[in-house]
Amino acid sequence: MAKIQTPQAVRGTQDMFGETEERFAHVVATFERVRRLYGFKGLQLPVIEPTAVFSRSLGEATDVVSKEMYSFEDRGGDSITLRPEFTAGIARAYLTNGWQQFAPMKLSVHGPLFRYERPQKGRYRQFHQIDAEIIGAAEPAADVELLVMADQLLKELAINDGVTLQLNTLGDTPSRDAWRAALVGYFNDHKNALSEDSLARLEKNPLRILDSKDPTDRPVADAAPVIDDYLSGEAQDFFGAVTAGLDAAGVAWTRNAALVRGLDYYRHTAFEFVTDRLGAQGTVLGGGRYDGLIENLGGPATPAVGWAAGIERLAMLIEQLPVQQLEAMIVLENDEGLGQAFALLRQLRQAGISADMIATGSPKKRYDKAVKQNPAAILRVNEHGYYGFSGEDTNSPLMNFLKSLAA
RNA sequence: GCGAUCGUAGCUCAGUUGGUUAGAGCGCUGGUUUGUGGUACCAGAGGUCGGGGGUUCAAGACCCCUCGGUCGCCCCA
Repeated sequence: MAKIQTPQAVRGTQDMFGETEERFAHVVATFERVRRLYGFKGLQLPVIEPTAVFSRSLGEATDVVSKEMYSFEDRGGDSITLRPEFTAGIARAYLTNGWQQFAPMKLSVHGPLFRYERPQKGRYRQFHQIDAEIIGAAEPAADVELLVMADQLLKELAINDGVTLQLNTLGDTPSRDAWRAALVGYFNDHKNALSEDSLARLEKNPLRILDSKDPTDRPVADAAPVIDDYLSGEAQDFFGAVTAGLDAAGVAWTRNAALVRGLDYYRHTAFEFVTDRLGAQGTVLGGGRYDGLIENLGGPATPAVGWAAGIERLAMLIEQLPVQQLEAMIVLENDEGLGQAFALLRQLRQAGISADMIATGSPKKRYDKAVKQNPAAILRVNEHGYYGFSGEDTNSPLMNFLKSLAA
């Protein structure tokens, strides 16, 4: 007889329960509330997309596309991919549904994403993000609004302490291309001073050398050509308008000329809210402008900006969770009263009062169990029905309910 | 993909240079005490020591493989 091996969770996935789940839910609830304050519409999108949605938009050479996607052939022979990020799918939905008619659109989504990576602190194979995008708005005001919203969200989650907004511009396409060419030339001239990782980056994603953590790269990277010298007048004005908007809105930021984005579609504004409280994962929330993306997917030239934040990472940073206390716990002292306890329980819940009941186990230990759940009040029920409570006599809905019972 | 480290009851862990029927606390179940919002005491259930292979008279301890967790690198939110 073969022994049954109990199944394990898939590597890098989590079963969230208890405080972990409460933290997660709190992040999502706060995001949903804040995004409504800013007039962002909700979106529900498929978790699976045609593989081309991501390979065309993120860049074939990026790690995400080349080695981290969960891609498979479905029974019809189509190549399907579990979404590794939101932006490309949102752009696809925008095009397939003809949402140009609604532009500019302020959209928000949250949900699971999948990346085949080595799990570590704040990084999972199935992870979750909240995401906000403005599609069809070319003005710097859109960038500013997104950043102001992100700033408020972090403040409402009370995790803004120790989190700073780093801002950069990658310029428009001509600026970016010129800068990139200059960087490649410069790094090629200094190949012998670069780390092995950075030599590989030079081939695949030279901009990434700029934010290399390897100390051997720092002198070369710090002396590299800066984007400012390659910015067109337009790009400069754009960035100036964004920073002026942030200052006017009272959002603190710092310039980080070495800040780049990992995905190919970014232009102009790039930003990250970073912290040192997450181990190796510094970025709490990141995004930027991606004016070229929708065109890459075969649509009309459409400007867009957006950001995303890892829910797990935000959840880890929350220090104080709002307490969720059960309002009423019924202790059934005598099983003869079970029917009356059920009736009371139902009345409480219909009155909008959270309630539960302890009616099993040794009768003498039921109070112990009730106390351990830490309810606001314990209601005593015996064979004669409800006859009293213990807890603070406040002006709560529960107390008013109990008084109406007595009356 | 690379590196480090860990994997013993539901949970947190102890298990001495490999040596008799693998332990504790908490939790759980029951009992006694107490008496009605967190008491104390007693008892019980619960483990093929992540999985597989090997060395040995003897492996939870040593070796190999494998699967996971954690933390870095890389990448990214």
